[in-house]
This record gives sequence, C-alpha cells and structure tokens, in this order.
Amino acid sequence: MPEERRRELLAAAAEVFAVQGYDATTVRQIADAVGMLAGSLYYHFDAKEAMLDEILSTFLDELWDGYDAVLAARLGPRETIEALVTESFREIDRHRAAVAIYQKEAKHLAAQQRRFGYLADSRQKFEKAWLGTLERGVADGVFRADLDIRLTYRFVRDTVWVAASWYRPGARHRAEEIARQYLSMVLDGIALRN
Amino acid sequence: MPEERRRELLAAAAEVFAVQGYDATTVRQIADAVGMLAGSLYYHFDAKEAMLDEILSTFLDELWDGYDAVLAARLGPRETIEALVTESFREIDRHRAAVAIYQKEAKHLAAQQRRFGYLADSRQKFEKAWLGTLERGVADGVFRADLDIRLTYRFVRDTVWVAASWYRPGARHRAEEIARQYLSMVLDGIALRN
Amino acid sequence: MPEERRRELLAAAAEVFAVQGYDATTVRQIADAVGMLAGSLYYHFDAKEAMLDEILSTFLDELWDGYDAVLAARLGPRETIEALVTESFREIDRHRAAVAIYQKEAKHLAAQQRRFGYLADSRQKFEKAWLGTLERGVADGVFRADLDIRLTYRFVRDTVWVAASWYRPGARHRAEEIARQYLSMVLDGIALRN
Amino acid sequence: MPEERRRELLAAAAEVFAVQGYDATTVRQIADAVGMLAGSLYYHFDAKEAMLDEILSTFLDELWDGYDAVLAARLGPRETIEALVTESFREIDRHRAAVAIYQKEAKHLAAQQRRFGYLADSRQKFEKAWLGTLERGVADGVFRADLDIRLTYRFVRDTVWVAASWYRPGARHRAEEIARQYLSMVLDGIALRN
DNA sequence: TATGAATGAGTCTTCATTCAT
DNA sequence: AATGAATGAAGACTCATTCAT
Repeated sequence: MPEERRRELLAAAAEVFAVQGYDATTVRQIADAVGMLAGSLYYHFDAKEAMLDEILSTFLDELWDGYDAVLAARLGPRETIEALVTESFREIDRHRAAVAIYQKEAKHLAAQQRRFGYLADSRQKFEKAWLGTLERGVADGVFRADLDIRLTYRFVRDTVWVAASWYRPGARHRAEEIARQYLSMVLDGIALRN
Repeated sequence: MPEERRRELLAAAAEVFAVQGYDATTVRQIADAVGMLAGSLYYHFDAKEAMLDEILSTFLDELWDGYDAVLAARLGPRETIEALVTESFREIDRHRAAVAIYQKEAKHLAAQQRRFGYLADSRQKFEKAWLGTLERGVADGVFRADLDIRLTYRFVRDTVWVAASWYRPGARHRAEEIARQYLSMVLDGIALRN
Repeated sequence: MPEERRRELLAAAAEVFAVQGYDATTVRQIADAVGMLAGSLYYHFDAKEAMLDEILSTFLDELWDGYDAVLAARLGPRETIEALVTESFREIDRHRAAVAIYQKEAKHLAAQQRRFGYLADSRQKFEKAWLGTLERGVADGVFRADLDIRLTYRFVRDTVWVAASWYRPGARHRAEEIARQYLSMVLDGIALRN
Repeated sequence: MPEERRRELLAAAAEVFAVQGYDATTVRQIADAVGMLAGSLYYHFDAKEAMLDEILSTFLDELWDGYDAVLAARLGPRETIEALVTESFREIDRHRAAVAIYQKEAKHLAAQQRRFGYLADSRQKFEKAWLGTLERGVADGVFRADLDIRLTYRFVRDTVWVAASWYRPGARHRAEEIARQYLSMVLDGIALRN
C-alpha cells in the first residue's frame, strides 16, 4: 500500500499547512509530524509544492464529484442550493484541512503560479454553478429579487466555506446538522418573523 | 511629519501582506513598494513583525473606538447588530488590507506569539459583544430561538468579515450600501417570503 | 563518528575565533576553514554562539577535571600551587585556542549573556581554589605575608594564562618545562639572590 | 576647544571598545555614550577605525615618551626594569581603556591591516628595550641566568600589562603602589625565603 | 555642529532540495 | 524507504557610512 503511505503523509502535511499557513510551514515540520527526516519526504514527493498541489486537487476532485452529481439531478433552485450547501459541509467534514488551506492560499496561488491554474478554473465553474442557480431562483420567484445578485452569491459562498476555519470534526454538530441550520439562516434570516 | 512617513510605509506593507500573506512577503517587496532599500525600513521599524504588529493594533484600536461607541448607545438588540455590521463595513472600507491580514493570520499569531496576545483579547471582547447582543435579541423575541446561538454568532461574524477578501474600495457599492444589503440577507434571508 | 566531525568543526572554529576574535569571525570563515558552505554548519550547530559555547564549556570541563584532581590530593600550599600551574600549562597545551578565546571574551560574555553564566561561576570557583591556597600558604609561612594577597592572586593567575597568547604547541618548550620555569620565576623571582 | 571635544569622544569610544571589543562595538553605541547620533560622529572622525587608530597611537606616543625618558637615563638593568614597570603602571592608570584595547586587538590588527603597522613597530621596539635590559641584567649578574631569557621577557611583559584588565583607577591601590608590589613579586618571588 | 533619513554591503540563519549510502 | 550530510539560494536584519538640511 504505497498509496496508503502517501495519503498519511498528505494528511499530516495538510494539517500543518492549515494551522500554520503554507509558507510558514517547513518541510521539516511535516517530516516531524510523520516521524521521518525532511529529506525522506522527497522519496514520496517531488517538492513541497507538489504536496500542496495534491492536497488541493484531491479535494477539488472530490468536491466536484459531489457538486456534479447535485447539478446533474436538475432540482429546483432552492433544492439545488440546499443540496450544494449540504454537500459543501460534507466536504468540509472530509477535507477540513484542505478547505482551510484553500481559503487562505487559493487566491494568490491562482494568481501567481501557472501550476495552480486549475484553482482559477474551479473558481469559475463554481461561480457559474452557484450564481446560475441563484439567478434561476430569482427568475422563478424563489429568491428575493431586491438584492444585488453578485453580493448574494458572495454572501452564500463565503458564509458556507469560512465554516472550515472553526469546524472541528466529531464536534457537537454533524455536517448535515450544521448545513441544516446554515440553510435556515441563509434562506430565512435570523430575525424572528411576526 | 515623521508620522506621515510611517503611515505611508505601513500602508504599503499592509497592502503586500494582504495580497501575499505575511510569511510569503519579503521585506524587499515592501521596500520596493515604497521605493527604498530593504535595510532602510529598519530605520523606521524594528522588525518586519513590528510592522505587522502596528498594522493590526492600529486597526483594532480604531475598530474598538467604533464598536465601543455603538455599545455605549445601548440600542435594542436588532439596532445594535445593525450598527455593529455597519460599523464593521466602514472599518473594512478604511482598513481593508489590515482586515484581510487579520482574517488570514490572527489565529495562528494569537496562538503562537506572546506579542500578539492582544489579538486573543480582542477576539474575546468581540465575542462577548456580538454573542451577548444576539442572546439579548433571542430573549427579547427579536431573533429566532430555534437556532444554535453560537452557530448564529459565527455565521454573522464570518459573513461580515470575509467581505474584506473581495471588497475593493470605491467599487460599485459603498460600505453603507453593502452593510444594508448584508443586514437584509442576514436578518431576513434570501428566500422570498410568501 | 558524528562526534568526530563535531570536534573537527569546533577545532577549526576555535582556531579562527582565537586569531580574529569571536565577533570579527564570520561563519563563512569557519566554513571555509573546514571546506564547507556557511549554511552547512547549521546542520551541526544551532548557531555561531553555540559553537563558542561548546568550545568554552568543553575546555572548562576538562580544566576542572584536572583542577579537582589536584585539589582532592590535599597537598601543601606550595605543592598545590605547583600542581595547579603545571595543570594549567597542560590545559593551555591541549586547548590553546579555547584558552585564548576565554581570555579575550569571557569577561563580557559572562557579564552580558545569561547563556554564559557558567563562566562567572567558574571564575568564582577558580578564585576560591587559588586564593584559598595562597592564603593557606601565607598562614603556613610558605608564602610571603608582606604582599597584598589579592594582588598576588591576580599576578599568578594572569601570569599563567596569558601564556596562551604566545604559546605554540610543539614549540621549543613543552608544557611541563614552561610550567617549571614559570613556577621558578613566580616563586623565587627573576632577581639573582646573593 | 574642538580638541577638547575630540578627546571626550575618543575617551567615550575607548571605554566602549575596551568593554565590548572593537568589532562588537557599534558606532551607535559610541554615539549614545556621548549623547549624539551615530552619523554625527563622522563630522569629527573619518571612520570608526580612525577612532581606534587615534586611541591607540595617542596611547603609544605617550608610552614611548615615558619609556624613552627612562631609557635615556641609562640606569642599571634592575633600576631600568623598575622604572619601566613603574612607568607602565602609570600608563595603565592614564590610559586604562586604550591599554585594554591594545591587549585584545593589537595582535590581529598589526597582522592584518597596513594602517596599524606601527603597532608591530612599537612591539619590536618594546621587545628590544625590555629584552635588552634583561640580557644586560643577566650579563651583569643582576638577574638569574638559569632561566630562558625570552620566557622571562614574556613573563614580565604580560604580567605587567594584563593588569589593565582588572585595574580600576581610584581603587585601593595607586599605580605606584601596585608597581612596587609587582616589582617585588617579579624580582623576588612570592615564596618566603628562609 | 548635529540631525534624520537613507544606502549598500555584509552577517547570521533558514530551508527546500539533493544524493550517496 | 529512509538517513545523514551537505548545498545554494534567499531572507531578515545590522551597521558603517553618506549627505542634504
């Protein structure tokens, strides 16, 4: 199971990257976390950047597996949003570290490194899926029309993903429960209706 | 105007920190941004870290000036939340770079460096103000009681501050306008009521 | 033999420190002396200061091994002084560079750096051993009573240790021979008796 | 009195050099000691090295004034040694800092810098005066013939000058008194004669 | 005479990476 | 698969020095 070992190493790396930031993390810290010497990591990976790459792309691949399934189901706008949010929280649950890294680093990586071009692609695909669904919802009279739609998009997007920064797996709330509450807030607001 | 110069340098540094991340930023990049040599920065600041420190603490000081004024007004819970959100967007407008840095770096700085202990203090004070207001709102029947209150707190908090990551001053939306729309979404949700 | 390598590196470092002074010595000079790059030294030592530390503490440890053996023998005052002087010249022979460094740097290191506190401790123990022996000698009528005893102490102490500044091992005089002549001068003076 | 000011500055510089070592001393520390800014020193001196130069050469000039007077008196060997030692302690009293600097730095300065060639010259003249006197003393039957004469020379030379490392002016012992005791030790030894 | 700001060279140190074993 | 030792490039920081004011 060499694959097994890789996954262990990447998990450890992701954890450290998430806590300290990619740049602030030294290869030695990762090696310490898995009980080997820094140089030994290079038997498994070409470079520190390759680990980051694999962490992020693995996460995005899985994310899109989930998202594509949702989108393929061609649900109504509201149901689609509900499904996407739920799926997102499941991914946060599965790839918490990767999500945290993504939040912190994706923007400047996409901007500055050719290698991470797929981050920009994903971002665009992402925007298309969410923003499109919201627009469809407005058109269908399911979502409010009096809001700036791009603002709404950012609101929903950020609202969901930042959760990775405080989420701890196995905590009080399971992913689905958090998704349910978030959806309730996003859709209906926190003010009591009278 | 020696104060003037400091402010210029700090503004430039904040900008670079915000874009690249603190660790990924070299002192030379900051110096380039202001047209001096790297070593020359040390005439004005003791260390790279001292710049970060001053950027963050200046921002937090101003933030608390605003927040304290709001809290001193002893408005109702809903009006307090509205004022805090509006004030927050004003701070994002004034200190966009600092806010972005804060979002990315505050957590591990507070955890790992004695020097940045005030970040943890501020975070606690922050939580007390917001969470307290939300709780008061639930008790007063202004906010929904069926939501996990801590989850609600994080939802509102994150939702507001991540905006710094995409906000560009002088863009279409002025701070107050964004605040108005965000408040509308947070309070009433994005779903159309029937 | 990783210990072997360390010793080589420390020996080279000590040599350069002794000739140029600690502060005036660059890490690169040490590296050059052993045929590696400056950065490579940091695989073996934490810092330039750590090398200095190890050089000095190794020397002092060996010195005290010798001194303690002498003191444990409980010889008469004159014989003790003779043995201490002889032992000192042996140490100069073995650790010439370290002794030279000690002479130049010990005082301000002990005064300014917590890390080198043991230098002050050693100095005190040293004074106790020598001064005590001299006092015992005066009391026993072996040494002159008409001299300021602390002045005598400094006279003997300095007289012995400065020799490290000109001593070259394998030179005409072996350590024991130098010790013999120095003792003769210190004890009986250079004036011809009549 | 611009001369006056120079002397003040040099005295301050010498003090710091003596305590910390020339290399370890920053121009700023000197400036602090006299209450000005680092750059301002360059109105008075061309370079840090120029200060060191002036400190050492001033000291040596005065030293040789004294020594030359002694040598010109053409006393007997023993009386010459006595006069030289006494004169040396007077110089230590007057130029303690300069002497301490000389002890620490002269050797490598003379070896490595053209500018300080006069240190080597002085050293040679010095050796000629002392060693010559000792040889004359041995020839005259005033000093012991059974000692290695160069060893004796170093013994006397070092013994006198290291005193600068512990001497504090205005302390218990005046220069002349210390000289008297040192001479007594050097000439007659510390052992009680029977 | 002295200040304040800046320069530029150099220092220690870090760290990703390599490679023989 | 992993170690131990080293490389080399870069980074933060220091400091003697300069110079306009």
